[in-house]
Amino acid sequence: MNEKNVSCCPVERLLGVVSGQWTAYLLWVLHQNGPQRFGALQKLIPGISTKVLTERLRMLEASGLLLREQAATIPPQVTYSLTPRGLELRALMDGLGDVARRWDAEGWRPPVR
Amino acid sequence: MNEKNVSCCPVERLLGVVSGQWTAYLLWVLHQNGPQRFGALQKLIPGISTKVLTERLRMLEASGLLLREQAATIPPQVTYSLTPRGLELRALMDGLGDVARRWDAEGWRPPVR
DNA sequence: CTGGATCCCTCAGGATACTG
DNA sequence: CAGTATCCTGAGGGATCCAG
Repeated sequence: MNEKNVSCCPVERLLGVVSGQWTAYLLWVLHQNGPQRFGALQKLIPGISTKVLTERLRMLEASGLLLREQAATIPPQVTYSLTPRGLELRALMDGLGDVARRWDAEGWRPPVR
Repeated sequence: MNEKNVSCCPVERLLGVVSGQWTAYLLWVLHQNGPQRFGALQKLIPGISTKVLTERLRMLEASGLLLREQAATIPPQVTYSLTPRGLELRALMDGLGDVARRWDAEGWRPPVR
């Protein structure tokens, strides 16, 4: 979040990992659709660049939320899945989806900046 | 989140509002401490600049999550509180805090980028 | 297919000074 | 007290090309 994720506050630390662009959405997609391959994620997240997708996956892997499994085949088969720790976000993700859909149904729209 | 918050996906739309730097933390602070004045928020969120705090408050107000009340006194008294819609995030905020504290107690630390 | 490597560029966000 | 008004920087992110 702020400086180098060396915040003293647990909430800030967690948010620091999850609040990058696409990050929360990426996690949400994985919660909704289960383990996915790189290409599949690109299709599930229209508009994300390979660079950013790679960065996010690496960072979430380093955070212990994501598992990267590479099959030694040609062409390579790489699958990303949530670790047990990643799965602990399940309730949060569900809650997020619930609120989002409810507000959407109520006609709520964010400001147009 | 991505372009101009004109995403088709409800989840993306909600995240677009909440995912700016400090934003989620600001909401969390308001949930934890109740209505606060500008100066109090600055103290509760060490490191945030007046500019960014102002921006976030304005954007959340425009989103209907926050209420801004100004007393016509001198010096001015401005209080920010969560609207009913903002309060609907309560469960999410609590869940966030729970996970953050638990992981923290487990010794979890984000990667040092 | 799954990325790594580059280049480029915008703009979010920080710092500072000033005002009603 | 509660903000505006500027200026400026850097890093986040897009596009493209290349490689194992």
